[in-house]
Amino acid sequence: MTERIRILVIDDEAAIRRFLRSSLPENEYFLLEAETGEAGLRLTATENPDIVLLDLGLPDLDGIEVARRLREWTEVPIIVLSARGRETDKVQALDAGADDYLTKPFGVKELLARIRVALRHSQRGKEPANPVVEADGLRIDLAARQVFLDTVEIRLTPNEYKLLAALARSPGMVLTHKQLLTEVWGPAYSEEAHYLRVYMGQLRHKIERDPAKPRFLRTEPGVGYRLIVED
Amino acid sequence: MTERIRILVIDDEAAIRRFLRSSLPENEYFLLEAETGEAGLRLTATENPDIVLLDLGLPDLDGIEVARRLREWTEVPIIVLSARGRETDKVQALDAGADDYLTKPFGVKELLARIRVALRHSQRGKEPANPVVEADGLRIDLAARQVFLDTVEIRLTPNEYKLLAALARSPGMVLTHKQLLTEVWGPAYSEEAHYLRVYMGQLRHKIERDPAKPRFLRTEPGVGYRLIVED
DNA sequence: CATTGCCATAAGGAATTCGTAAGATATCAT
DNA sequence: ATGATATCTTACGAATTCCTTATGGCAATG
Repeated sequence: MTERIRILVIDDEAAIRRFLRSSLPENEYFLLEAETGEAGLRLTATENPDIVLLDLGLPDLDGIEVARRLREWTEVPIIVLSARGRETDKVQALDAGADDYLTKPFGVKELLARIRVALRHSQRGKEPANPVVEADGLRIDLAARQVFLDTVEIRLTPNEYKLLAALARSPGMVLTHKQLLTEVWGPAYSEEAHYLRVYMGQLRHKIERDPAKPRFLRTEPGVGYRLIVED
Repeated sequence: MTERIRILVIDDEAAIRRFLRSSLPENEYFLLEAETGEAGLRLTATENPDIVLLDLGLPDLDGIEVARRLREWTEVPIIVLSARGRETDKVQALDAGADDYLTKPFGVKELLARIRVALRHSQRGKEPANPVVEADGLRIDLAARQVFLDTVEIRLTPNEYKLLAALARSPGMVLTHKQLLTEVWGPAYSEEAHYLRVYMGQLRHKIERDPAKPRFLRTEPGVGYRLIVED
């Protein structure tokens, strides 16, 4: 069977979370839970869920603010679940980046249908991305999550792979320090530029023939890094 | 101003169509109207609207059927507007391919917000045509952050690149000293015209064939600089 | 012809950014 | 618990980039 859909619910009411846990078919969906906005932001970064269900009345941050902060770096579908039914609330949430808005109480069937819509949307446009980047003996298979140099497989740690994969998704393009850090470590680490130096060094030792004269992983001083695919 | 958004409304009630026509800001949206499902299908094909607003209670076809037939060949966003508020209606419509479902009566502000969401979705996925400025052997790829002269890559420092990119974003136009300084060094440095001379010199050494007789980077005495693209 | 203002170029030290190594801490399976 | 692996942290020399200063050219002006 195919991977289960991972849904993150950000809501402080235990009753709602329990309700969702029992309503969502367990063999199709896997539920992640956060009780606060901060926890929700963190979990989105670390767990990379397929959908976020967001309550507006959170104890720490306002739900609108959570949506806005998510949209600074991710396009994960956000469905707001709120007791507030006022039109201005809906408009604010949708304009802040939410993709849908359901007023409590809502029917489970409708929620599931709207989740399917959101998944359809995030599915779309994903196909054309080429899952294999190849150049000069280096092969990065993004679908299989494997890297080869001259037919021998290179073993990469999770962070090393995420870093290389981020570069490989936009071959030839410069990715800034901030973009890479956000992609690999999450937005909270977007200033820790030295992580990049350490991990770039490790990557170069593994995939470059002469790590001191990198062929693939080029430094763009003061800006970021790029993966070179052409000659 | 940018092209108006084209919205097709498929609804047999003249009252609704009139209501929409008067509610949608006329300078942003252009409204196309169909009274029947068949007419709606035909108009979608011929007019290629940006959004379809679909009523379920049509005289000829059922709205659900219209949504299904549209989805056979187009991904245009479909927002259902219906008096039917039953959950099964919503689920059917959404699963038939609709992207959103609003129960009449609805607020105009909410409809507009949901239209914006739909437009955001259809925007996404289209890769923004990457802006390249090219002239006489010089090529500036603003997306990849790369500069070539006769196919050989020119390496630029962050400030050099920012300066050249600022000029390349308005090819042929004069940018004043103040504009360039603000762009590269920030508004606090808008009087340091001297920086420009130094960096222009460096740029010319890197991208001009004869730095003493600049072909691309022209000085406009007393005013600023411009990037020449034409012959 | 001297002066003034704007521009171009060269050069060197200051400041920032990079690469690398190595040790400390955390995580995980055995 | 133990060892293996991965991540985080720190430190420092090297490399690069930035800023500043100095010098000279050219054109317009009086």
